[in-house]
Amino acid sequence: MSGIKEVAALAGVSISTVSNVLNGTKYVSPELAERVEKAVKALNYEVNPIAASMKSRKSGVIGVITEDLCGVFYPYLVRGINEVAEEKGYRLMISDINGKKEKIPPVERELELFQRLLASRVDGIIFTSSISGVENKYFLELKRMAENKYKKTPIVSLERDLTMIGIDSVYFDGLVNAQTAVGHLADCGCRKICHISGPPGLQIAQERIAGYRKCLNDRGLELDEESMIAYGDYTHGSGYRCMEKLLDEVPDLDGVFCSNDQMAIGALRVLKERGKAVPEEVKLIGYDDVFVSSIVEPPLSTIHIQKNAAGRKAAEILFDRIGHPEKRELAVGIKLESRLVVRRSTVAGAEENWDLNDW
Amino acid sequence: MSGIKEVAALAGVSISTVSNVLNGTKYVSPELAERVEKAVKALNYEVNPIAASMKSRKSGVIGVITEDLCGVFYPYLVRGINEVAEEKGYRLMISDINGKKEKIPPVERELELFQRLLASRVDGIIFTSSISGVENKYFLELKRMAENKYKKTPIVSLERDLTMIGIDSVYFDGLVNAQTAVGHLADCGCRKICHISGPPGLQIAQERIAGYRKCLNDRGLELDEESMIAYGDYTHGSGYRCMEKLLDEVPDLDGVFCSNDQMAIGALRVLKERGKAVPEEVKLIGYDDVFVSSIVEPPLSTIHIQKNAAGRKAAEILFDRIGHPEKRELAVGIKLESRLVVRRSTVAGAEENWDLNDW
DNA sequence: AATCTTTAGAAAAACGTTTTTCTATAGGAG
DNA sequence: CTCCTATAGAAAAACGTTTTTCTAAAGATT
Repeated sequence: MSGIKEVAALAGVSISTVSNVLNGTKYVSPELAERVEKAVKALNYEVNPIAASMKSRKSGVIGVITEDLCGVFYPYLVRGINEVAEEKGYRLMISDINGKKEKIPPVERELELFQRLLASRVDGIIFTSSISGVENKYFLELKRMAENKYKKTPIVSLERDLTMIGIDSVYFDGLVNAQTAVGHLADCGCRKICHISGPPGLQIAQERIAGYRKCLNDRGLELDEESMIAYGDYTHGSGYRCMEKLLDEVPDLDGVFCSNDQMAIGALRVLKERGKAVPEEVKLIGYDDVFVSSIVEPPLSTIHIQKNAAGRKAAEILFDRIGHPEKRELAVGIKLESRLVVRRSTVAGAEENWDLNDW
Repeated sequence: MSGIKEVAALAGVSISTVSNVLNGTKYVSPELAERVEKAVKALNYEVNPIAASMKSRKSGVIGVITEDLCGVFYPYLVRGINEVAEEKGYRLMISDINGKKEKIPPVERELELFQRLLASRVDGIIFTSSISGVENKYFLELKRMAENKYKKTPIVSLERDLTMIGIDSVYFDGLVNAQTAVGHLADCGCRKICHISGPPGLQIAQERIAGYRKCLNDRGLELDEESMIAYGDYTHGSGYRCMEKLLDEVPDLDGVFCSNDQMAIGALRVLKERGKAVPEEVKLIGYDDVFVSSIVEPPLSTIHIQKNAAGRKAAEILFDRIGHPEKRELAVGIKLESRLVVRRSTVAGAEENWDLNDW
């Protein structure tokens, strides 16, 4: 392994000149530059990124905190981030909140991962998690740490809008999307529409509840908050349990809007077990459009979320901040468009739209 | 941010003593050690891992190359790796072969990722991929690079047995497992059992074909290599296409063994579309036991693979190598046990065994 | 008692870069 | 023609640790 010294010696220049040529830091005359290039080729030289990080204080790594690396949603966000990172020559350090054997309170776990990433001197962090029951205070603390510990590290929130406390965010319009979903059920003739929600302490769950409420209200449909809304935790199993509860308490329900597809698939199982025909007796719609939704029976109507685009956008914002630490004025917030996907869980004859090459 | 110098000054010792206390490198008297500990606490000192890597040549990061981070199989291996890595205080740098927008030949891509990880000075690499059509020569080249470029970096192969060329490997017994699966179909009364295989150039696909052949042979069942084996690429869509082909060419088939669950689910769809009752007319069994298999209709019989354990084991072997670079004698090979999971795609009344809390 | 060995800890070197500072030389102004 | 300024490139410092080398005192050996 030859280092920059050997290159400098072979090219007959100083090591600072080699560094300047390689990084384009300073003007170097064409003749010298060419000699350097040649020496680099001849010796097969590659900079040692660790040594380079030392003085420059840039690690070339960005950190990602994700809720569940084995899930069907978050990995697609991570892939979007990864695409942009690779384009920019950055590497990713991915941390999985659910990736530890012992189960730890998610907030504690996320904080630990966040600190570990900062300690690793990543150049930026994108975090995306559905931890519930946390306050702005908590995120302000994350922001404070990122800004003061070690170095000024830009951060971007994915899926949760935190622009109001000055954190760049990429998110979706849960209020509108929920109205679209519930509106679709109503359009299909549903008159008693229940909701399987996420944890009530979670921003994305709240938005979707609000959209559900608003839509029922706008259309003059019945809503009993106590019996018609069940609270799950976005897992398949919780969707199952919520659906059982709803069927018990609201036997005449004819439509269910689920706060995500996983819970909808759990709910679907209960409906089948209890002999409720979907969509004839009960219509079901989810949220996220994960790939499983198109292969269950019947395929699930849902709201398509731009997962890849969201990851990419978050990464682009982050790199913009990394490149220009000076213009740190206002937090930017990007709200991505979503769209309704109609399948057989709401419309009996709906055409199949799964993609043979998608999975 | 205070550094080791400040700590040394406050404790009234040399910086080497601080380093020795922190890393346990040398004996330091209890009195000095305590003074150091106190100073560390007082200044809230944390080592800068980048600076530490510089001289020690250990980055505290291990690299992982995975086939598909958005899939239903590989992330579970990665999670196992991550668990052990966290226990050992290491961080993970995950590279996704399918994680780039432009589609690149997988071998080329894997090689690029491998080199990038080495260049990042990771302390070890675990690679797990189902790239087909590569020779031992290719893996020997990976091994050579890992040993000679930059520093001696241990590597572990996951899912593919490469012990014969001196690479530590954790894998499964495809031959035995395929026999188990096909044997189960035969036990259920199938007499014309077809196989949907992975790419013929891939070790894991070959093993499973061999097990399929052997089982049919042992039981005196018919086998026409031309018509009864179809080759997919482990995706859902390819399973769909293979099943179409098999039904066209072998209309009287009564059992299908698929080389993985994803293809089996694609196959299941064709069977449904063509009105073949599963399991009454055709029995179907997959391989891997991914979570989707338990929620499709009917739930899929399959071979349960210890994904988490495999990841953990691979990581343990890697850390063993990292800790003891001297004893580098023979490559170790760990073959993990698997087991049959019977569901309704082969046995009409099989009990449901999905786990409400699993997904 | 003199010499050798061990060892706790300090001092200094090293890791491989980037960045800052310094030094000539050339070009322009007075 | 002298002085000043700009600048290409060299030299040196810096980044924050770990590791190696050195030192002095204590203990063991003859």
